[in-house]
Amino acid sequence: MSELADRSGVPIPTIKFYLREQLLPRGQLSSRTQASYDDSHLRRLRLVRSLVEVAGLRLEVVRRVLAAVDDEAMTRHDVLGRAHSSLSLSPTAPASSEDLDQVETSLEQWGWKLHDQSPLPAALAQALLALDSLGHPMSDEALEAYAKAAVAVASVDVSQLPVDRSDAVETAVVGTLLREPVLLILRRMAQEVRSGQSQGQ
Amino acid sequence: MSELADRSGVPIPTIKFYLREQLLPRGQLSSRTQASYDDSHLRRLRLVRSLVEVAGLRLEVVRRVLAAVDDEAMTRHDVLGRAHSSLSLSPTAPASSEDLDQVETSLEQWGWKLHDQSPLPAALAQALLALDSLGHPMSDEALEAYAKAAVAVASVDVSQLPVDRSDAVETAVVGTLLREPVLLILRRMAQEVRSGQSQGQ
DNA sequence: GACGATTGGATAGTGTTACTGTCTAATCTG
DNA sequence: CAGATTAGACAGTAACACTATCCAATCGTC
Repeated sequence: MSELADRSGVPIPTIKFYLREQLLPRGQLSSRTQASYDDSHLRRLRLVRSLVEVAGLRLEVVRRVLAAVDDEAMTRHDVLGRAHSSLSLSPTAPASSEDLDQVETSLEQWGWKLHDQSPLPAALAQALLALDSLGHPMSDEALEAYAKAAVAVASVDVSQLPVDRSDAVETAVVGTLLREPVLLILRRMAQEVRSGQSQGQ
Repeated sequence: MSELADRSGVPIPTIKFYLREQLLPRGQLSSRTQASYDDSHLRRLRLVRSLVEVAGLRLEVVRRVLAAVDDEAMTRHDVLGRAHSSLSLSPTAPASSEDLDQVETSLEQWGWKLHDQSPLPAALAQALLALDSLGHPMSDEALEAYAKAAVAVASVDVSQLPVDRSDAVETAVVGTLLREPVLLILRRMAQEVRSGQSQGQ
């Protein structure tokens, strides 16, 4: 255990806490006061820390995402969908059906077909509603430009998935969540660059 | 005050709390127990709620962002930079200079020139480092694809800024922060769509 | 002009999240 | 066999974002 702590840089009490919270599987008990942890534990521990620190997920969300990753019965595609479902902690405020309709119209227009129970359309409706209510609505053109950019990055993400199921699943989850900050930071950088170009008070 | 609470849907104790925390300017005192709040207060209150609920910012970060918005001495471009600086709460772990160098090489390649004290390169280095250390590094090609997509959305963002300074400042901040969820959700949607297309276990 | 409700302001308390510390008995190490 | 380490249970803490209570000073109304 102290080896696991040393190699991961995570303090022992925290590791114990993660074991309690089922974020980390227990090690193989070799006696009542001795368990052995292998590389898979180290790997999982690092994954948990990254999801928390880099992707900013709550532990409860991390637990659900990992459960999807660990579920051998799921295909790559299923895992992606369920990981996405796991990501909304609050039951996603029931956006008015009006906004939701508008979102669904756009999706149809773009030819995007999502899983029926996907929480994403409602989440999108909610995000757009917040913009509307602050007086900064997103035009259809702006939304479409965003959608095109989203397709571009998603193509890269999906095209690089490994063939093996469990590898693919982890890559998909890690890729989806830990590349989010990358995209956001690049966007902010690009804004600064563009804003500098169109300078003038 | 109760009118403000009614119109915004925010409970009175919370409004008082925001006043204490300097997230909301005090109203015009007409007597010792009466202050009047106008539309700017309502607007600001809604902005705070959106930044907290939609963009997921902490109150301390919201306070700093608003301070940048309110600082009349700053140009549109300055505000964007300072808002970005305000966003990192932790002092951004000092990414190894090696990773940082690599990031800066890419930026140069793309012709991106950022403000000297921008926290963004270090943040990017950190995000990439997390991916590396989990065994899922981002290739230069993938990063460039992300950068292109980022430019595309940033162009839309910047091109729509109003001319008036204070309008532009608010639009920039709101647009930067509250459109982030939109972009991320669209990306997840696009992943599901693409992943479904390349289905096959 | 009496009176219940409301206000601004200050202070204290609550619930949640993510740890961190302490304790115990068993076991391992030298 | 002495001292350190461990698994496991349980209690304590720090930060965050509210929420509740209290007070004296109005305000609105009858």
